Amino acid sequence: MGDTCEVNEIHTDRIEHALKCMPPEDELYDLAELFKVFGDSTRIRILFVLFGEEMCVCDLAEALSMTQSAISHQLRILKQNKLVKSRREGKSIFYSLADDHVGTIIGQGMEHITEEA
Amino acid sequence: MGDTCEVNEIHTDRIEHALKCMPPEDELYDLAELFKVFGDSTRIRILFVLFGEEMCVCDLAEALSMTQSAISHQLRILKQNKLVKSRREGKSIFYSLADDHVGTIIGQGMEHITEEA
DNA sequence: CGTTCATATGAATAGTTATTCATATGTTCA
DNA sequence: TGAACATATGAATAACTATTCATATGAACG
Repeated sequence: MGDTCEVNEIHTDRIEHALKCMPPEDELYDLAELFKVFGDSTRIRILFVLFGEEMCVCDLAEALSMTQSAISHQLRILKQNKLVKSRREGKSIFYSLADDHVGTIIGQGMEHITEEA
Repeated sequence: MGDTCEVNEIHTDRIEHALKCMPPEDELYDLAELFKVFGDSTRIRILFVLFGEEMCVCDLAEALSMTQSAISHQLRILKQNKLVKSRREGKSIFYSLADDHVGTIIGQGMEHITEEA
């Protein structure tokens, strides 16, 4: 069919097996969406700061030398994906990491990039 | 100083502490780049297929119902980031996962998205 | 209450990226 | 060597996204 290679039985079996073990389409999509959130250096930096302690928006902005608006937009994305949670205290809103997966995922990523031989 | 909040000593300490514990700028950038690679459903699907067994480009294309060219472009990105490796056998080139981090990272991601209460 | 301050948000823009199409590379086999 | 095949790649386009600017929301406190 067109320009796909005309191969033998073995390959067909492989394809079928692979597809059988594959999660449903919407899970794969959600998974990619999740990693997309980690795939931005501003958000990574926010997560690293929050890794140490909770912090309010304007402090995050100052720590990362960025606009309050930019930080706020990114925090919204992080929150939608349940990577951070927020808590109000007076006029400020403090953000912190939502659970342990954040640390684990970032940790594995760090391992990967630092062990390049 | 513009519209940053004029806060007290405590916050300044937090900012300094956070910045002290932060990896250098280029590592953060590389880390975001790595996650960006996972942040595309086509590449995620490729990785899932390869999780089971090595496979050549045209089989991947057929398995995922995509163009050989599209798959090839994505494989290049995966290879540049050392997530897959390739092996030539005759006219075909077989791709497989490069190391265990791929599985661990994807596994943690799956845990995160499936445990949403 | 109304002002002030911290945060959120909508629209616009600039930069990035996945896919397609056409074509190049490089291997095999007659 | 040359034809056939698998894969790679360059340019172009369309879709997406991070930041900025302006402004809205909403709590605190006089």
